[in-house]
Amino acid sequence: MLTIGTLAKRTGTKVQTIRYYEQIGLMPEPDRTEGGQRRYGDAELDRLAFIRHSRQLGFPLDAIRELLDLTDAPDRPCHEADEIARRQLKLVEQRMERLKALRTELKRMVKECSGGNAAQCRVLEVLRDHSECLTEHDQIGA
Amino acid sequence: MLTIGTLAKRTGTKVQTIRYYEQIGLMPEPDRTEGGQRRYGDAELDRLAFIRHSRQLGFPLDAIRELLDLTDAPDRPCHEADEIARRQLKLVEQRMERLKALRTELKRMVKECSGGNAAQCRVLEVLRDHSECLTEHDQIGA
DNA sequence: ATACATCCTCTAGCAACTGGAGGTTCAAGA
DNA sequence: TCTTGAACCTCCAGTTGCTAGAGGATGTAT
Repeated sequence: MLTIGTLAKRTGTKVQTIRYYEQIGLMPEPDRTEGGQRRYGDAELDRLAFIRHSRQLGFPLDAIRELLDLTDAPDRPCHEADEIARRQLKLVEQRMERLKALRTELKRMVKECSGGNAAQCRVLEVLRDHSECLTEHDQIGA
Repeated sequence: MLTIGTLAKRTGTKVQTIRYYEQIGLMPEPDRTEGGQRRYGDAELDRLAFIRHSRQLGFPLDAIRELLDLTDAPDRPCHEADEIARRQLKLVEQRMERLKALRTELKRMVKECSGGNAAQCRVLEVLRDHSECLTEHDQIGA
């Protein structure tokens, strides 16, 4: 049986995060010692590893919840998982597009800065005036 | 003089967001009508446009605060603004690298899915077992 | 004079954690 | 067996950058 600290180390998670996952129902309530401390088995280790890996791939917790439901029901058709992964892929691709535009703009700003003082700073000027931008970058969220 | 709603429309900001910026000291406290409604002038319009444009380029509010300080003090040397922009550029480039790795992994997952049921789903399998991943993707934050 | 869009303040919520206070439990060494 | 001290417990608040809603006041046009 693993303590929460050991589980944390093994999965590269913070202890508080594990408790948080329990609180929101993503991790089950584990066994406890007489004194009330959590003790975990291998099933929980696997589950947490799955969650963390999915998080590393950028899946939101809601999506991970759905994926976990699927692993718990091996008979259900796979296309749901496929769907979720495709959705995530699309999101990643959108974000990349957006970041590409930002990078272009930022590079240009930095390159044009000739090191005077704030009054004639190109960086500040570009920020002041959107029309100086060559690319579109209209969303704000990440 | 502009109402908050007009200011919002002109800058593509929500009304609440403007009030929020005021609350955190990013926007100044504007004049008020006798009845207590906010009225804005052109300086505030410019300032908000600056903020919004910076947000579109991904600058966090803290960085924007520094940039605004610089525009308010035109004598200060420009390299601070340059620094901030370079920092932001670096961040964007890091994120792009990370997303590239994620995209690779997700593409592979989706491609290998042959459409059976959950038990033999490649998507779920890859998520279960990190060692199936070819690329590094070890940070979690966006 | 009245309608009604817009404004006001205040509070709470989102995602996904993270940190700390203040107190208990567990395991190892003397 | 006792004692130390690391690791555990619960609960609450904070992070970032907004967004939504309740419940009520104001401003403007007819």
